[in-house]
Amino acid sequence: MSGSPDDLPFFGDEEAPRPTPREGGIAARAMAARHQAPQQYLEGLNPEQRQAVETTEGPVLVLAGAGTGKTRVLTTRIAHILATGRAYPSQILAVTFTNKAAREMKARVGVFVGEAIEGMPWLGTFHSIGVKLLRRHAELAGLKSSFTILDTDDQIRLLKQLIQAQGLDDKRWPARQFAQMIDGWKNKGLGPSEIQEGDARAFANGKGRELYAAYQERLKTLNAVDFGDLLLHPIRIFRDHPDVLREYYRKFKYILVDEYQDTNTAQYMWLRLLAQRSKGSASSSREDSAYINICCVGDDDQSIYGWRGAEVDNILRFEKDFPGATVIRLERNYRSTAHILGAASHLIAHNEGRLGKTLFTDQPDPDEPKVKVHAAWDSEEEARAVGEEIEALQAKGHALNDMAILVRASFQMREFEDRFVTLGLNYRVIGGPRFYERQEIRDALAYFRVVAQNADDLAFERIVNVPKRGLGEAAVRQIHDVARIRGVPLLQAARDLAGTEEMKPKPRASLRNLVESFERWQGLLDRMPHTELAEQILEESGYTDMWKNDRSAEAPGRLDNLKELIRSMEEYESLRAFLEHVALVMDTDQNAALDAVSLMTLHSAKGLEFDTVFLPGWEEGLFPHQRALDEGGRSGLEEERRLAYVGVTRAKQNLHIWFTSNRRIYGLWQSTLPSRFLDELPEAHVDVVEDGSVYGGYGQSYGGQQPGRPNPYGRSRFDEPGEVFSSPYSTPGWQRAQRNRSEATARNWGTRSGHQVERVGYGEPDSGYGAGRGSVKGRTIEGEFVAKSVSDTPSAFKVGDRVFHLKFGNGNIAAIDGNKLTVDFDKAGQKRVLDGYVERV
DNA sequence: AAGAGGTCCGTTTTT
DNA sequence: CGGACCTCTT
Repeated sequence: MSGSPDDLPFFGDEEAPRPTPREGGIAARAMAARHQAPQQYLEGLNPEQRQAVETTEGPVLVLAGAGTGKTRVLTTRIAHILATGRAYPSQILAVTFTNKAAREMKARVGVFVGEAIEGMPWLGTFHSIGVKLLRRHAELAGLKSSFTILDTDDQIRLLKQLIQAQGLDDKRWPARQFAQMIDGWKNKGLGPSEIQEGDARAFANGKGRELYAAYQERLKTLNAVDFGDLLLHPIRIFRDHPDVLREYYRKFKYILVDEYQDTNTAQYMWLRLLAQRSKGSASSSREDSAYINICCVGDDDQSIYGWRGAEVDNILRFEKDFPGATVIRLERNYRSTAHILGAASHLIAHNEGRLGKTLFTDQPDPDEPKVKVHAAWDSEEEARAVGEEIEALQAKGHALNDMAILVRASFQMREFEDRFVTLGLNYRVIGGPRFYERQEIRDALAYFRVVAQNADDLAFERIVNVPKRGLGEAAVRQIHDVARIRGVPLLQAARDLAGTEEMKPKPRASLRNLVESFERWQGLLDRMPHTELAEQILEESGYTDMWKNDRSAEAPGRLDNLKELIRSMEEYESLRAFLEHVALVMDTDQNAALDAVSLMTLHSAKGLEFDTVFLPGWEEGLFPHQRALDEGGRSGLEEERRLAYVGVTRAKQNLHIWFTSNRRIYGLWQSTLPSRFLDELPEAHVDVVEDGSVYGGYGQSYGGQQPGRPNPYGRSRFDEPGEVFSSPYSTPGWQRAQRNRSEATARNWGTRSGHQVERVGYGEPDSGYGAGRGSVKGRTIEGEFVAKSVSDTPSAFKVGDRVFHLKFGNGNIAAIDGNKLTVDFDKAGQKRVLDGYVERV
């Protein structure tokens, strides 16, 4: 085979087909279990699930709708393959996207097969399997198998250096942006020489390709890879070394892929290489079949990651890619009520280009509540009303753990958090900044990385002057120069430099001290428990002291995190093992013991379920998001709709959808229109709720009316009731939404922009909400329109003008700032609004 | 080497 | 508006 440096027994001892499995091995136990209780694991599966489990041969696509038992099918299928002796655990390749999914699958396969999961060495994420492959064959990619894995942060710092080294202005050409471009290319499986000419020119005056190549070159020198490389390198290796690929043909008898709709082009290529037998290169035993036994499980209706490279097309194309494939639809839903399923199906049916599934349930219960659509005045009221509903449910004995609020954008969370803090309601935020991304954790890890792998220049650079030890910019540059000239890692260069007169005495002493420390720690690496060593490193480097001496509010928390870091290292065998884990696994488990409402984005909700789900913010511009519309056009809208579908199908019993009439965006109040998705819900399954007694509704007074809750709402915005609408569908906002659907209203665009021509012209995303609606090229059109309208109306308003606002009523202009007006409304108080939303009276 | 002040920007997120 | 990031200052 490949002749990798660490020639580990590549194919396990159960590799070669043998008449009987090793005694006591997993397969043996599984087979024994099968004899005792014949195919017990198949019981309880419905016919489609069972077919998906038992159709082991040839390509299979399982279209698994939300809540149809997808994971169960996957794990049972593995169990079935093992139990029937079709393959040994090491001959099954099972890939997932997230570590969480991989963990869950391991756990559930373990139930069937016994504890010894190490028998499934090829069950993991695309990336973790990529690492495994690459460590074996590193030299074929010009790397050593000890390569380090860079995270996004390292990647950006590296790119920034390269951009500057090219003499480019790194403000004009941000490294972050270039990192995204590189990610995009790598998602498509493209190396520097393969990218499109246009793409190559799009960055840094045509230097895109050159920079990309320089970056790859630099990574090679650093013996490092980024996440994209974990897929790309194996693809290259498979392509360029048919002998290596052949080993894997022989090895993997069954391939299983989870969440196939989320695969990007590179992942597709990777799978394809492993799954498709080119003529003549296949192993003799299966030469006649064109494809290996590949089973992809996914749901085209839940493809919500197009923006980060996922190709829904992969799943849509499956039958063409794998002729003769068996396609199995799982449509029997075990999660949600008939009303929720009805709503979800009707909504998603508005998408074109889907494979088509309709979820159904066997057990409709006449008492089930319909999906509820609520209207709120603004986001504050929305949060307040949702909070009350949650408290009411809690009072009825529902656990907070069974409830979730799913938002489109994370800024929406704030209002809910504020509200829950006031109410004293437990909540947990899922997603957001993660443990391993915190500054102190990354600093500590950088120390460990240098100790474990002293050529890790990026890590060295990160902490060379943290804590401050007088090694500023000048010193670092000096080290860099030496390293470059002599072609050695920074640590080595530092060691050399510390022994010369080239540096001023003070930094020199400091540098020598640091270098000696690293040498000392390296010497201890194999001599003491790694957790102790880690502690010692943080102590002796002065890192812990740095935070102890920091009197800022967050310092104690950071020290706690460092302790937590050390604690979490205990589970690993060695420092190296721990670092490998951290590089790939960025998530940490939440405190499951606490009973709390979950708060997260719709994206992070995929795969979860809750009895009660709240979906706030169903307004045009927010959901569907304006940017998805502007940049993604029709397919952008469809992805938003799939996101809505994902949200709806998270609910088991109760689903509450909310929209507000006003939302504050970038500090400005803006009128909002109900989301078009609301119109796409079937009336038969939806109740439009008028909870006027709970919240103000449209123009209703709500000052201190709530029993047992003394003035919880602050000021009353209205002194007298205004018009009360019978349902949100008859509100002005709703009606306006209907109008807007068919016609692009020039009124909105034309009058709201005032004096902001240059901002709009420069592409300022002021077009965000309300503008450009219904137009794929909103921004451009708006820009043209604005340019005209401004010359026509040099100044539309002046301070003191009496104006009318569709939502806030009458008021007087108190101040003008460009197109932003501060208006004292008679009833609604002082608000800042865009001039396009008011008219003079 | 911290802090004031200025500028820019503003979905979604894994590995 | 508010956060992140950067620069220039003391």
